[in-house]
Amino acid sequence: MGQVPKARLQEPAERRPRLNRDAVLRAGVELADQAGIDGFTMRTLAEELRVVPMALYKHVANKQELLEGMVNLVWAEVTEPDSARGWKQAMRGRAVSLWAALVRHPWAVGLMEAAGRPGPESLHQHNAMLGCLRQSGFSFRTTVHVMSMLDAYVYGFALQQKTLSFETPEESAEAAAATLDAESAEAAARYPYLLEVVGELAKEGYNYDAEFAVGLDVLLDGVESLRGSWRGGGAGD
Amino acid sequence: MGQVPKARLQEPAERRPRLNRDAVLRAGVELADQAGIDGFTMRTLAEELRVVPMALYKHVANKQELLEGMVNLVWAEVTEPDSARGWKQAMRGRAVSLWAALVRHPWAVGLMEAAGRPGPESLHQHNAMLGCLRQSGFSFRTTVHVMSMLDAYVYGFALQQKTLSFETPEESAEAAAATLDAESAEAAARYPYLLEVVGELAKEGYNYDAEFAVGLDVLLDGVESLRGSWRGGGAGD
DNA sequence: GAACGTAGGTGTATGCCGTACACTCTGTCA
DNA sequence: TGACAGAGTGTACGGCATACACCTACGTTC
Repeated sequence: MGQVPKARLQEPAERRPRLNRDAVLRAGVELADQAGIDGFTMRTLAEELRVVPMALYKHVANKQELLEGMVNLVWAEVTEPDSARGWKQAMRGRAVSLWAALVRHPWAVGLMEAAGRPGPESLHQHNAMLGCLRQSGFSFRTTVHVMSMLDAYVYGFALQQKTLSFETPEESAEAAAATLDAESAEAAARYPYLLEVVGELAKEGYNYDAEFAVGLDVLLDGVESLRGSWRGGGAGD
Repeated sequence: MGQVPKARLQEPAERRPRLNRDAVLRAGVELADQAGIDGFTMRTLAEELRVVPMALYKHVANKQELLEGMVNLVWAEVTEPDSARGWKQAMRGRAVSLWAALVRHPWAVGLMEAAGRPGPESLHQHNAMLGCLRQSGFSFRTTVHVMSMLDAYVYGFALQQKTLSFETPEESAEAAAATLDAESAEAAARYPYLLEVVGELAKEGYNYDAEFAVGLDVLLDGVESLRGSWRGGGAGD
């Protein structure tokens, strides 16, 4: 038999492969996606991995560090800006990619920019974005403006969407209507414009993709003129 | 002596006025402002009010409902759009007011749009905003676009600011530099553009007010042309 | 001014959370 | 074969939100 332990032959299907840090992080992301951040505890994650809670601490220092590792995985899903297509398309692509990642992992909103040191993927991403803008001729100041406003919009939109998100637009409208109905007829008089929106949205539906794009394009067009004024004004980099 | 109980005369200074829901909510806001959302527990709040934890449950149903009540107080601090000054100034004023409230109460970011039913102040605010835009001639669709993009930007900017916020810009730059220094010389080669920003910001400082205004004005100018195209295009309300 | 009902406040206890510490087990290499 | 290291375990602790039963003080009513 040599070095092969008996157990391996006796119960081959039962054996759970050994954990490692990466497996823990990936399972963490999956659990948080499914159960939400509230349902995500060291205990539930351990159970998912068919392991006792304390086993996780062999691979991560504590829950905070685990979350940071998970956030890093989310950042890794974001594509960096592709300078080859010009700054506008590059910024647009990155914003959409970041937004999509945040929609896939809503629990990460508020954690990505949150406490603790930014992870390596986050640093890499931000460096790439700054580099793309600087090389496209943006002044230092304008580059900071652009990154600030673009990221703010993406985070904020994802934040709104996270809370308003239901499976279908109809469901969303229903929920809103229910809220208003709670105070019933009185509400109709008090919040007429809100009711109009709920009603219209219920009929026409609401498309997050399209809505996100409207604001994003407004910002990008605005950036274009910002850029022009800075270059034209002789205040270039 | 009449109906006055003896105790009142014996220890007049010792007596704590009876709690009520409003006092609990206000104390909650104050505690969350000072201790952050992590330091905010039913126990610490009860201690602050010199009361046993369970006493709070006579005034709020549970912690979730307590937080919703606190968020409602924050919404009440936001000034509604002042239509008299035109839609642009009205929207600008409201955005700044909302942002300021979120900076005063960082814990509220992510809670304002979060789970649970929106509170009465939130409904009132959103109704007022919609009303201002509709009465200014915006089409239904455009009104939704505008509110969506403006709020997203405000929330997102507040979210970023919350995590980057240090007492001084110098401190902020220091912290960022420390992060990069952790991996030291290697980092310099890996994140050159990031280092440039950290360095420049350390010298020139960073003004959140001004930075917020740049993005906000880009959005508002963009809205103006959005509005024009919709009205001009015959697709008005 | 005495009795009483009720709302405000208390004490105790439960179950979940993160995680410290000391252990056992298992696979690897000498 | 024996020893070592690193993976996984068991037990335990303090802090959390909060259920439930209790007590107390106050305004009301006669």
